[in-house]
Amino acid sequence: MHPPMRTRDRILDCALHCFNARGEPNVSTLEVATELGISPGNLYYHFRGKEALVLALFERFRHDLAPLLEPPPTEARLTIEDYWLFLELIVERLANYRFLFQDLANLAARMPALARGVRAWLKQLKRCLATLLGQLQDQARLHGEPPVLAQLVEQITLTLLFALDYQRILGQQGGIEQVIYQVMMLVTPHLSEESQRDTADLALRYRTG
Amino acid sequence: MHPPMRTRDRILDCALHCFNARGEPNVSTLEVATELGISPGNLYYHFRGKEALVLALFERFRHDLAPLLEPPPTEARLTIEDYWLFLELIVERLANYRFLFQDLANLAARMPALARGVRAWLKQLKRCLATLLGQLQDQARLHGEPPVLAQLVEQITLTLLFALDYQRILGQQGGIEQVIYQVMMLVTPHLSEESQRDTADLALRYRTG
DNA sequence: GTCTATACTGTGATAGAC
DNA sequence: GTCTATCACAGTATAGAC
Repeated sequence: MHPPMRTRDRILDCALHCFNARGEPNVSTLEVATELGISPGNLYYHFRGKEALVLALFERFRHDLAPLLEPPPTEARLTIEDYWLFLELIVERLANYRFLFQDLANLAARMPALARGVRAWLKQLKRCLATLLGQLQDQARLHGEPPVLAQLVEQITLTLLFALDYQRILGQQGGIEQVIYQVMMLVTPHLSEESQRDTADLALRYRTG
Repeated sequence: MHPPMRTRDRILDCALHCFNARGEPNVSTLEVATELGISPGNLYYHFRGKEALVLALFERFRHDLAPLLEPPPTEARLTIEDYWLFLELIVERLANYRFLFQDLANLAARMPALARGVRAWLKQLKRCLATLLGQLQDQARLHGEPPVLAQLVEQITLTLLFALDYQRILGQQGGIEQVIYQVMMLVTPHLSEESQRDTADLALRYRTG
């Protein structure tokens, strides 16, 4: 399908790898080019600047994640485990682009276009989370007043965005399992007793810290 | 006491202001110097490089916050409101140095000394939070298994570190009240019914979002 | 302690040949 | 599409006068 992988994509892959490993501000376009074995000028042919590169990676991130956030809420009754597996899929993709969230505020300050994109995406993510919680609530597996659940959505979002960053600062590198566990502990107090028990069993599997 | 305020301190104040406003990576030492009306060379006499400047600000931050984290746990029975006011004092000081937490991972990656300092400080903060929760638990105003409370400490710490950053990304600038409210909502599910009611009343005062 | 002037470096960006 | 060569610049750092 792609025997001579397009240079453009190779640049994106390499840049993503470098950014995730060492942080976007600590990686220059020149380093990406030499790491790939191409010339800086060549890189600039494909992306006219570092910002364009970051923006393209963000678009690819949104594209990778879109199918998880957009599908119409399923009608079938899912097990609690299904919900947690679904969350794991999301966190996995977030982790693939973790450099984006490592200094999001600074990136957004430099690039208004990115800031707008991130806000739009966050809105989408929160709507998705709210839908999932709403399903559980309809099935009496989750309880809480609307403002409490709205705040829960905010808290989960914050955790998804920054938990990996937090781990790195602590020098733990606990991985995505730790993030899932953290979100579980956020949701648990609001679950029905039966769902709490099911989740507690699963939590043992994820808990690393 | 300090009629001609020491240049060194003026540099620190100005740098802190600039960093908080526009983000540390987006502010050069030259900008700080010109903003102050001093020469770049003069700045380098006091701090030999940007890293030394950041490190000095971090030390000042720890010094400002130390009295809040170190005092021996009080014996007197405090009201729930006292605990929340205490938290507000902490968040206030965090907000004064918010640039530190805006790209902490990148700063720590560049400066191992800072990374060590941050980890030591985080350990101290967590111990303080654990002590406070322990007091409430001893008085039967808070319930939860040890691992659950340990995870709660982690979650509060994460929230304190990143909530302001999160607000900025959303373009809300909700201020520190919003952070207090978020932490309240984290703790509430584990409080006794009476403390829950007291906190709910206070929450109305803090809630902005 | 504070200043001016200057050198050095890494990086972003462009022009033009192949 | 890919390369080499080169420019322009910002930020860091130093030397030396006052």
